[in-house]
Amino acid sequence: MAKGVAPRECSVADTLQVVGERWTLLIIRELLYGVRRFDGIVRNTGAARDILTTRLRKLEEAGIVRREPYSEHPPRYEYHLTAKGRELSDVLTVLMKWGDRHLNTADPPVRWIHVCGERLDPVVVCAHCGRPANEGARPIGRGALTP
Amino acid sequence: MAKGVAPRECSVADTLQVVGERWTLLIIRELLYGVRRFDGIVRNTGAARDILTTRLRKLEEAGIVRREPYSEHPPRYEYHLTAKGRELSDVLTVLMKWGDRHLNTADPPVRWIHVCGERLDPVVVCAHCGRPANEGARPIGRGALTP
DNA sequence: GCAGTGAGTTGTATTTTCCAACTTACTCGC
DNA sequence: GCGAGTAAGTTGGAAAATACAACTCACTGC
Repeated sequence: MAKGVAPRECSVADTLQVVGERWTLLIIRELLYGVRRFDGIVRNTGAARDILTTRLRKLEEAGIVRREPYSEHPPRYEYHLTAKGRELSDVLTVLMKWGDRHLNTADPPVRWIHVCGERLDPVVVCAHCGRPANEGARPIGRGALTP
Repeated sequence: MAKGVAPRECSVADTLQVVGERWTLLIIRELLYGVRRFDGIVRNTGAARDILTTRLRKLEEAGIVRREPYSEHPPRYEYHLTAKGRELSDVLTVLMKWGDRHLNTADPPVRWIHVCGERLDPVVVCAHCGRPANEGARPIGRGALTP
């Protein structure tokens, strides 16, 4: 990174700096599922307890997770997502779709039933025209250069 | 992982197994931007050259990247995304949106102009009803249990 | 009391990652 | 034709992150 040019400026890279470490997105998955306690997250993710501790502290620092005491004396906390954290649900949704399509073709481990009653088929579209987001979009701005 | 219960079965976890390592999604970002060569990817991501080599080999093995020779003798290759790899663009799009909203509020490094002419505002919706995907969806299936 | 639960903490072994330097095989300018 | 530059790696050693199991502390329930 030192000599010559800097890497591309990019919100993807910045986001991954916050949630891109191993286990982090799985922790957020558990919180979205409603699992609130340490041992539950350990069980469902398979992460080591020490790693989980450091990840949860970092997520709290980043404003993605909030810690709420449910017992003093043995000081114990429940973990909740903040609004900022809940907005990561779209990331998880899209990752799940890709995995369902390309890795678990036969039978997906989880299906989601949408509020409309149908099985959820998530698509990323442009809020203005409703067409797929990846349909002929072009990047502009200082991070868009490709030398 | 050994004693007691297994972690949650989940396509998110499976996807991250393939593209969740550090640098991997940034490599895919570069390929989506049209950068095809090793040194370009090194420059734009900031990844170490040895790491990049192993990541590209793994991605090739996973069927996400295809390697095409453009010179023999010094054997040199260009890297392309397969259809499977291009489908990860939605993942990047959604990660970018979160970063734009929560980390680069002032001025996003890249804006995308959609084919409709407007600035792209990507939203994840249900393909059936068009409403936001995260609106009251409920999980079912063997990976949906929350003990 | 005594087993069990819950949330960590600690110590050590193993894996990854980082970084800089080196290599090979050209191509280009003069 | 000769040195500089480009391109895509490979190598070796240091530094950091991860994994794993065992241990602690403060209860709770029987």
